[in-house]
Amino acid sequence: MKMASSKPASRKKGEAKKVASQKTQRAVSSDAPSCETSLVHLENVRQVQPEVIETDSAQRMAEFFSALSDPHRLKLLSALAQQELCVCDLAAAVKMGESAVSHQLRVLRSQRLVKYRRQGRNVYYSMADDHVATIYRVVAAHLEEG
Amino acid sequence: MKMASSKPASRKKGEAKKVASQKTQRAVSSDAPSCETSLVHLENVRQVQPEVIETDSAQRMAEFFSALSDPHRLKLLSALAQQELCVCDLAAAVKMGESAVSHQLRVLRSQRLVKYRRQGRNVYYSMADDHVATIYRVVAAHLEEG
DNA sequence: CGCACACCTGAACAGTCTTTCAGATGTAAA
DNA sequence: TTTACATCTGAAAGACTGTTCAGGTGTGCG
Repeated sequence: MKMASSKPASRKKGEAKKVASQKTQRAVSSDAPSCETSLVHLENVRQVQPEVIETDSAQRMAEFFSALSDPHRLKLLSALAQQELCVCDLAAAVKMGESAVSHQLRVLRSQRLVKYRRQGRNVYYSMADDHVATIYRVVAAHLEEG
Repeated sequence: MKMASSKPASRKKGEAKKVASQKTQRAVSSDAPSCETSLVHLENVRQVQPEVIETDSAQRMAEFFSALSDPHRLKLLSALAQQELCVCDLAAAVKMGESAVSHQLRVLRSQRLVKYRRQGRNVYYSMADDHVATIYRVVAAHLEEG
């Protein structure tokens, strides 16, 4: 085989994973060959394209799932599902460094998965709402039926 | 100054994001200082620790969410939620290269989010089950109430 | 058979994520 | 105020992700 070494490509990303920007959600108006030569099923493409979720929505949703896509963060959440805990208790419970926990909690906070309150020198975190619990159940069910 | 100075840690990753391996889920038996000096709330830690999800489960679930953590894959899924489509139609519908689509479909397949069948030269993909739809709804609801 | 086409796969690059280290901020107690 | 402590934040290193390019596999047609 050979190497690729050609185009720059230069993708762009943001909070989690940004898509191109414009033009990604343009309708298939004039152009729209399925594959360069055979225009496989143009009708299908035309039908489905307007139903494809908006780039913005896709982006926001991807960021949300991204927050759940790390085992450590899931452990943190499962701990918080039980009870309110401060950072250093959390660190001990999931066996991570406190700094790492702090960074990860920021990610969870950014998606409003956890809330927190300060009491004295400690900051107590807890689960923000029960959407997470619901999602957890559905996903667990999905993974069960291997 | 000073800081946490826990341990080397040496993380390991795989399919999506692997956690250490063993030792991450060990109970807080003999050791277990919350923070080196003050053992903040040892009781809480002891209480919560057994409820923290297993490393394996966390890992599998993280991989699942990982598959949903990309805007392009979410777009592909939203297209497939409408109807069965072949790879090159999908590529046209979401405006991606066919190779990229193929790579992404593999990710979705690995989490059994889509299924496929071959017909002649084409391969038709469709949504595997409706857990995805459920999850989508819950997440959408969560994002709505910003 | 041999070509064309749809799709898949591997390697490489560039961008992103997660951890750690070091230091900064905020709060409480001496 | 000064000191100690809990937590946060920024930078850097290393691993991972997603795209593209080039080529490989499988299927149908001439």
